[in-house]
Amino acid sequence: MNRQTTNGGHADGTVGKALDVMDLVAAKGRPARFAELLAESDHPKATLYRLLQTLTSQGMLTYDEGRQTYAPGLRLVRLAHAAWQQSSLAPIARPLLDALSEQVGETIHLAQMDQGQVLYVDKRNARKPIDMFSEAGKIGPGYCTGVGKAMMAFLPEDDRAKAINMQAFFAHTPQTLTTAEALERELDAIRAEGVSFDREEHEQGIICIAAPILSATGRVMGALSITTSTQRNTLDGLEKLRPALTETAAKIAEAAESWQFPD
Amino acid sequence: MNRQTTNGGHADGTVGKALDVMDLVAAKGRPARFAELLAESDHPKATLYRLLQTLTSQGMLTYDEGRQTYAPGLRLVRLAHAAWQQSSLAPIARPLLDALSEQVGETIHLAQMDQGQVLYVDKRNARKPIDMFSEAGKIGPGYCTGVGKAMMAFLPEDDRAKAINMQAFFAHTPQTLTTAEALERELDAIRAEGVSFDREEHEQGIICIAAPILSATGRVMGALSITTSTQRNTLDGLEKLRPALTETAAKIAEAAESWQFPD
DNA sequence: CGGATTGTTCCATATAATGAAACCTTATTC
DNA sequence: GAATAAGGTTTCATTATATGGAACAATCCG
Repeated sequence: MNRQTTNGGHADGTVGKALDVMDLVAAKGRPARFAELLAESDHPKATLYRLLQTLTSQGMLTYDEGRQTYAPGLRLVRLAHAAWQQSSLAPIARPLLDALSEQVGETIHLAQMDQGQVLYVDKRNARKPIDMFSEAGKIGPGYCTGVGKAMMAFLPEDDRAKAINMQAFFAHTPQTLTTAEALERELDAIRAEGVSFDREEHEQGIICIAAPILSATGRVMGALSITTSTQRNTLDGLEKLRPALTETAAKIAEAAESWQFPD
Repeated sequence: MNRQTTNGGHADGTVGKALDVMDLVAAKGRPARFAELLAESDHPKATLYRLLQTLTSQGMLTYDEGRQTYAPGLRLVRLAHAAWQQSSLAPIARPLLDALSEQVGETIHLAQMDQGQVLYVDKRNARKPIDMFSEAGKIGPGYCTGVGKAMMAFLPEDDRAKAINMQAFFAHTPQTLTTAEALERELDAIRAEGVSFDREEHEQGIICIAAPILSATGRVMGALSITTSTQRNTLDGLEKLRPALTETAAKIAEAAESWQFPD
């Protein structure tokens, strides 16, 4: 049996455990001490200790002798550069995002799906352009973001069911869809409509329109969104940007397929 | 025995081997087939196969069923975001880079040292961008870049010796320093001078001025450079930007120390 | 100075990785 | 279209590696 979904809870082998530890350290968001990590992992002391040593010796973590803390290492940044270039739409979409940004003057997100979550791989700010890893690499929920819903809507039935199952359905705002049923209905509508809207479902005052990026055969490659605030614009206003959005999404799909991204 | 330098040739444990495979895939720069990877790794078929399976199942690699190729996975991008935020100077230096960029209008690089190589962690483009390699996450040689020399010059003696040992001394241009002796002399001069210059040593027509970013106790945290082309400017012209450069470098050091980065 | 708390090392045992070879499966050739 | 080759996957006895309970240091704390 071939396991192709990324692993959610339990790890296979030593490598899996080591990567879990990586996640643990990364999730802390700040340098973490041994004891802290020990408390959150279910590994015995000695095991975690040696895992940390190995990762540190490999440059995946950095150990701060002074404060006795572990943090993600720079080797990751190197590796991620390759990942970003090769398995994300970002480098291909770059000039197209620039053009769209120029045209609409609002914040733009390019996202892909990773384990039921939204992974942002590129972004343009309303005002000035930003740089790679500052925003790229961030993750977000699938069920209450424009890009998340746009991608889920066009997933094959079983993948969609799996993705829906992974959602937390936490009510970020009063508008958040908080049940699988509500989400499913919404996804049906999105599939009929071709684009999705975020109606302040994730953050109060933030709205967006998003479109999936689909391969010629209909496979979901990613999603593209234009985001704004209720102070600057309205849902109707966003609707007007729809042609620019879907056109760019189509262009990205085309560009991606001509270079790689098969089926 | 504790191996603390990141791995150059041989790995410790299974995790090390797995990470070697990651490097291998990342280094290819494009989706790679099993056989290709097999040829370059010294693992037996079955071993490499299972290593790849594990990494894929962990989301560190993505496997393209259609083309039967492996590429770095998106989980890396997620992890790298954490690494970039926590163990790089970039997020701290961000506003300062913006200001410097505004002021000098040339390309700016922020780099750190990783295994004797230069790792670029942030960048600002010149107002009129010139075509040249570099993005965050990219790596470069230490011995023939402004930032590389600036950092090496201020390393403690033994670390410096180690770093010099790791250099390839490939002659990218006629100006490249191609011996350890020449480099050492250059580093002495840089230490006396406080800043380094790249005199078209890495790429014909590209010059830069760079300054180290030093902690209060003199530890090398990174380096900052202003890059231009011989068409746009001269070494003398760059010399004039020196105050702005060193001042920004100092500010970054200060900002970094007040938040973390110990000794 | 006792008594915690936190971090590191040992070592017999359990577990997981190994790799040679067999076995599929898909291209290629005649 | 059968034969052959190349690429990819699985098996299984063997071996190397990771494991974790417990002992040991080191550091902190009142």
